[in-house]
Amino acid sequence: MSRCRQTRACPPVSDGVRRRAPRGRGAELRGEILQAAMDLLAETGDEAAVSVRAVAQRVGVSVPSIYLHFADKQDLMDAASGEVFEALHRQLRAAGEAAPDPVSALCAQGRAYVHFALANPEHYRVVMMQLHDAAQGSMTNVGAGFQYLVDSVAACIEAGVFEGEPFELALGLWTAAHGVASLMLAKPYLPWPERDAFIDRTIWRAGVGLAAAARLDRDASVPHLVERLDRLR
Amino acid sequence: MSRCRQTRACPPVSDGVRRRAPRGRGAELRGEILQAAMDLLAETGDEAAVSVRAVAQRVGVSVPSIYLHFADKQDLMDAASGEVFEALHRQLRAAGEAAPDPVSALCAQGRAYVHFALANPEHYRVVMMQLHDAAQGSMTNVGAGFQYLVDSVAACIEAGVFEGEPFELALGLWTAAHGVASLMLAKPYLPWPERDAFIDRTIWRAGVGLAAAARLDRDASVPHLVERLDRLR
DNA sequence: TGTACATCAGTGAACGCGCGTTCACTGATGTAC
DNA sequence: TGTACATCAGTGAACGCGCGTTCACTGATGTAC
Repeated sequence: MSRCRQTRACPPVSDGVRRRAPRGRGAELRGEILQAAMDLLAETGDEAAVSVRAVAQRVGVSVPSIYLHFADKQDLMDAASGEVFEALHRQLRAAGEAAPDPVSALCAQGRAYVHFALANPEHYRVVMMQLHDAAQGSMTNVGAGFQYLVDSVAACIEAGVFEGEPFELALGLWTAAHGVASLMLAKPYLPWPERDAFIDRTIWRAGVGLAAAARLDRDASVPHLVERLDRLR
Repeated sequence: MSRCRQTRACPPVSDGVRRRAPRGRGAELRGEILQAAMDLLAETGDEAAVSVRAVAQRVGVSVPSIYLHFADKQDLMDAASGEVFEALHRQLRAAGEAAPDPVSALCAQGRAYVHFALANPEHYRVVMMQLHDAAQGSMTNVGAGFQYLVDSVAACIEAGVFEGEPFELALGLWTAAHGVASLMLAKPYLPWPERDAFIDRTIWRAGVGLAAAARLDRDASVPHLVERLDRLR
């Protein structure tokens, strides 16, 4: 007698028949569900493909079981977002801590950010390219990783490279990294220059822009501006 | 006898009863359908709200009528995207042509781009923040407006401000403007600085970054880098 | 040691919904004879 | 001038689908007595 009497496809149970969790270990399924949602997102590259049914089928569990561990679908997606933010944060830290000086650290973070986005397009899309009104939770998520960026910017101010408010400068760098990442994701068919070099250039230019703009008179005429810029050589 | 016998809500006919188009003018409905789709997008701020049913109801026409003018829903959405690209292109031209010099023209375009995005969030989202595999049509759309940007960049090279490949530089500026626009749209609850000033600063920094990075030695040590940058004052 | 029972982990089947799309049809109008 | 007919613009009703969610249930297992 099969345990699967559904009309539609039988859930593909990865390693034999799924065992019911022992008494106090029901919460372990939560982790499996979350992982399945993340995997579906990554594999299909399409948020719409992550339905409660698809997640349940991938875990090898019935649909209502999802609701034993998540209040509703949004709750599951929010948890997935949290995972993505954490993974991104880890990558930024790893990149920043390996660098020899504050400027390199900032550039390394920028590159790591964009590479994370391109390596996990649908994960990135869900957390960064969609409107989130769940302001509270989302800001907390952003907070941890963003604070690390703000600290790195502060180190560059300390080193005399940047001038101004660390928070505002960090926001500027974030928009730059997000810009190249999200446009590459949204328009992959554009004739982009060689990927890694372009990302590297873009991050470098953003940093230089922040540093140089603070030292330049905006009201200068174009010839005057060129004269100033040429002093950099 | 009412012409509306549906169980659900009667289509709200804006100006009295909708008249059937006279003989050779059936194509006029196409424009109305397109406009309704654009309006729904703008008003609901949610692409999911733009269903074939909702569009038909807003125009005051039956659902199958949509299919007399568009092959399927995607065809309708593609046409809407085309409209958005055209509107954006017009704004960029208007901003660029009013400026007194090439640098101002570029900054004005950048600001106009971001302001367009913030003023038409859902229109912008549909054309710029979603994956488009309809590569051919989409590239043609992008082409017209982007070429104008490339020309403006070329004018700045002519003036001695930028150095390098106009296309690559324009792409860099686009990612910068897109970055600030799309991140503001995706994360409106972040403690953004005063809006217009921040946009203006971001665009200026991106341009300065492009100009300055071409003149700077990337391999310089941090103190050396600071010494160079300080020459700008 | 045995047993009644509460708890826990999970299930099967159904709910109503809105979606894109299609089919056979209606009725007005211009045109050929 | 009259009339049959082709064409055009548009409709009503239904199709099957997948979705999120809920309800009443099952059956294993630890625990109190």
